[in-house]
Amino acid sequence: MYKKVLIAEDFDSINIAVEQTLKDLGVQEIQYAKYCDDAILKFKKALQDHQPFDLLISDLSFVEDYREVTIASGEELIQAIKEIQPTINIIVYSVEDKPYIIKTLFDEAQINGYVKKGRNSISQLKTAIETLLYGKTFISPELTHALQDKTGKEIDNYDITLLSHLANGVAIEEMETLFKHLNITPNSKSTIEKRVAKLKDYFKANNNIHLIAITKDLGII
Amino acid sequence: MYKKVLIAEDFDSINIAVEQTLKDLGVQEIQYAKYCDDAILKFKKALQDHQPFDLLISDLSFVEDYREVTIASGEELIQAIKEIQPTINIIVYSVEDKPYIIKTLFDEAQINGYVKKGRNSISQLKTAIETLLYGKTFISPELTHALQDKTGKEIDNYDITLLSHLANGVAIEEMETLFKHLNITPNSKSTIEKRVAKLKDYFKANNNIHLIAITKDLGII
DNA sequence: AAGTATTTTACGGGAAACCGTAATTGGGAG
DNA sequence: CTCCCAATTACGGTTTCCCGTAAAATACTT
Repeated sequence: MYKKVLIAEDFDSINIAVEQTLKDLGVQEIQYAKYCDDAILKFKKALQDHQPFDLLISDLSFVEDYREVTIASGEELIQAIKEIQPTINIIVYSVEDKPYIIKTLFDEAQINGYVKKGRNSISQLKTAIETLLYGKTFISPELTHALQDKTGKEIDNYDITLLSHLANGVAIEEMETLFKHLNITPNSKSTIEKRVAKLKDYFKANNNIHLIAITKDLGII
Repeated sequence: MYKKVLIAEDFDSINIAVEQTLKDLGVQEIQYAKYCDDAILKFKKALQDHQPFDLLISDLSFVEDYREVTIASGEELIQAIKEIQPTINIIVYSVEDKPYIIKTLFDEAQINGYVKKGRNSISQLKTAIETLLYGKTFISPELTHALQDKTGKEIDNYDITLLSHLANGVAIEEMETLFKHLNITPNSKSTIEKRVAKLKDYFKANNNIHLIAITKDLGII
């Protein structure tokens, strides 16, 4: 069993339950952080003391409050921790169910397990931890389809910037000027229009409004 | 202290933490339901047995799964329970922070307390329960401003239907036909355009796309 | 270096959105 | 019943979006 585990999770109620779960599994040392910044500090400290963590259980979204933070999301936290401790095992424990996001986590951030918060997530979390011990990866059964998602391959950063600006009220007319100003290419009105058309086609949207509604629901923007 | 409390909450991790909290407070009988349908059944049963619940702690959103449900949201559940047991005390425990939604809960559904899930929500939940015992209402400190929200008064159901259809890709052109078909009035293209213009003005949106992005973020649609 | 393919840009016509104004309706007040 | 006010509808002009075609630029091959 893992000896030293950090829980990165803002909600106190969930922290309580996860901590209890780890205790039940026989984890000796359990720490938790309600802010990503605290989590990275604890990781650094543990490395310095030559007593590194051997598992991170992290949420993805952390609500903002009065406190200024440098790391705001679980994605950033995972990346930062991987940099200082590349061999760390990571389980993401989140409500997020957008295929695009989950697939990216496995492909880019190289996480080892994904447990979706839900009606039976605590028992899933236990299974995930045991699966990781055998060197395998885990994903909540209801999300296995997420790994087959192809959105990530088809939609690139350009598309996402474009969609974001659209959602922020930038008209197509203004987009050309804006993109030139931001040094984003291609930036001609024509290409931008074509790209939007491609996205509408891809997401089967009737018009731009519909497109933004869909991509917002999918969590792409 | 309350004697018999029901927790309506789909996430097992949060259920565990809330149950523990209630135990700490000395609540004698604690039951929980992961589906709204189960919650209403338990309430009916308790009434029949002349041992009614005296407090409901409910979430707002319940994720869908394979099971068919008749009551899908916390809002509906609260309304249904109020009908069979109007004097029940209710605390909503949710991540929701949209002023529009919270204000409606206090004004329309007559809830007694609102605790926002967060970094210190368990201690807030304890305070909320104690506050209710003195016959007062409770709201998480970071949300007190929500009760001053005026969106609810300005935006009516007509606006919300209109916005929803827009988000679903219905063009203004088609909206007139659709509204006539659905017996929604007013339904002239002109009035619909005016209403959309009013909404854009109200939400300071540059265009319809922006409007949908904003209202989606606010949780109005 | 020339040829080919792909991407980007330019342009234009038709459709829809946008926005102001004016006509019409319908529900109280007197 | 008539007047008045507000809400709804009708209409027209301007702008923006939408979408196709064609030209230009860039990348890729041989």
